[in-house]
Amino acid sequence: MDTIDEAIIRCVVRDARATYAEIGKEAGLSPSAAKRRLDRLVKSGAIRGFTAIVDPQSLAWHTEAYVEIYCTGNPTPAELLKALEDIPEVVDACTVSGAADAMLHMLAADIPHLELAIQRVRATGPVDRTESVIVLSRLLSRPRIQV
Amino acid sequence: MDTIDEAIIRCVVRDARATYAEIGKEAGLSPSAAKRRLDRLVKSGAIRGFTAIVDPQSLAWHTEAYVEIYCTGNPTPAELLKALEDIPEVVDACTVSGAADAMLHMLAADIPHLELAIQRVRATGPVDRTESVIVLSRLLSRPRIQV
DNA sequence: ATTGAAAATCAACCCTT
DNA sequence: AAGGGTTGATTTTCAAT
Repeated sequence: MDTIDEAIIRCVVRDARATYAEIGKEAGLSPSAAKRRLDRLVKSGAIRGFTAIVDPQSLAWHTEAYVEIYCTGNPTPAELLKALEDIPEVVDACTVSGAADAMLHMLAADIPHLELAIQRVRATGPVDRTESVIVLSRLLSRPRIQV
Repeated sequence: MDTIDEAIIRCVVRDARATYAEIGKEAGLSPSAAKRRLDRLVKSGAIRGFTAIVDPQSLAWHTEAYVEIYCTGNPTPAELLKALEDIPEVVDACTVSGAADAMLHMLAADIPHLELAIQRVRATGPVDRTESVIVLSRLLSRPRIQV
């Protein structure tokens, strides 16, 4: 993780669909070298993936919930991730301390949609039961990826 | 915005670097038609952009917690906001249903820093007590534009 | 970093509704 | 008009060097 990697990350955070030529230009590398670096950053886990930023307004997803999930057995984080990554309503997921196994932040169009999405979560692999808290109003939200 | 657009969004949320052939396969379109649709979604603002998901561990502040706060009396959302906006460790805050008055998402450098920040939360205005859940590992995080 | 074959992009075009 | 398919020149990817 040096200044070149930082340049690559900055570029790809700004536009995940940038070509290797563009990334390389930003980092002072040839396209091939840029690809090797980026592949390495993904493989090492420094970059977890690439995603689209969807406008919640146009999807009209303004119902939020925090959902604690309790699992049967001892699922590994990898198993949990595999079960959750295909549910687009899950915008954040992490394993936590305490009684619950994981905490999810979910985003849905409305309460029926949220209920459906939570049912999908409950239906996946190791999930036993869930405990949800519905968001009534957002007080503040700070951007937290500064590159 | 129809079922085809939704399929495209689902695909590109999962992997922003997917090729048009992959996107089209998922949406039942030819690569060219997939490109036209995706370009339209970007142009219309439904998709704000594409970004890389950077591992929070590589960021300076990598200790996270979800904190439920319970208040004395009936504080208004505005009062809660006023009390919390000066604590930079609070990256998300919202009022919620259930026993708690609000749910905070907090980000700190380490456990001692987090403890200090939670103490500051507890010390502010209407806050009576807190109930914290420490994040052990992040499973996934989808960037989203907040409203 | 360069090379070159394979793949993807993208605009122009045509077809259907 | 609006939207999907097809074509082909250009650009990008990617493994070998």
